[in-house]
Amino acid sequence: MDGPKVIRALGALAQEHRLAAYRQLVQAGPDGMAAGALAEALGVPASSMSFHLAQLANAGLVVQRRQSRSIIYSADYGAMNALMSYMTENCCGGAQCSSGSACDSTPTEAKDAA
Amino acid sequence: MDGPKVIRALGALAQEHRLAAYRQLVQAGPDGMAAGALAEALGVPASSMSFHLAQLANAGLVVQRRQSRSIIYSADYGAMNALMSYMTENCCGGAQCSSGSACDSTPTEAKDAA
DNA sequence: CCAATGATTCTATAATTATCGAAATATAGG
DNA sequence: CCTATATTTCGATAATTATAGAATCATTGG
Repeated sequence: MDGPKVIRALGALAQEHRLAAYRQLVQAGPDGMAAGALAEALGVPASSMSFHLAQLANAGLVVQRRQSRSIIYSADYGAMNALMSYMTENCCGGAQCSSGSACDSTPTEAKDAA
Repeated sequence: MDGPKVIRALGALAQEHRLAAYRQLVQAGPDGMAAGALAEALGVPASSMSFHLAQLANAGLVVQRRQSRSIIYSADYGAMNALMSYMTENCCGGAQCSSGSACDSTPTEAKDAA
């Protein structure tokens, strides 16, 4: 995952409704959720939800598929893992690392930058 | 780390100059770097750099200390780990997880939310 | 083909964020 | 005390992002 893409991903998540939407999608799992269901769950107008979902999709964090009239969104775990890898590799910069939680230093490059 | 704080941290990192500054600080380690040195390293005017550093500080990602005339910034690894923990815990939502890289599921709460 | 449903795109507007020169503030040294 | 250095704050402006109603597009069922 390269710089610009990381910035887009971080920016996509750095917004109340989008972070909430993403969390909702993670919770929903592979089945995903329809745009309308998300809008209702978050209490956001459909057009606004669409705007936010487009940003998440543009950042590659979610994928969409049409199912009849609905468009189903689901979280792309690969993209999130790539983002986490980038952060992990760049939050300790070769130096020591606080060991406990995140920052477990995956070698150098994520194998899959979606 | 709570929602609003996560959003501020993500937003702080979701910008070219700030991500670059943070990376630079991580690389610099505990010694940190002076504001002016960062500005020069990134090729950004001092006042702009100050603006960005203020955002990183507001998000708790960096700390500052005065050393004579200079103000030295350094990365706060605790905050980054808290952010990573939040993401880790919320990118797999109790469901299964792709195992390999990030997402190694630290129990439930980070002990230190700076 | 027509009406109904689900979603996006358009459009306008508001709000936030970024940029950067100039002025102000703090520290050090002579 | 005065000057130089390091940084921040101010102020004005540009650019980006968010909001939401209205219009449009796609799909389904009768």
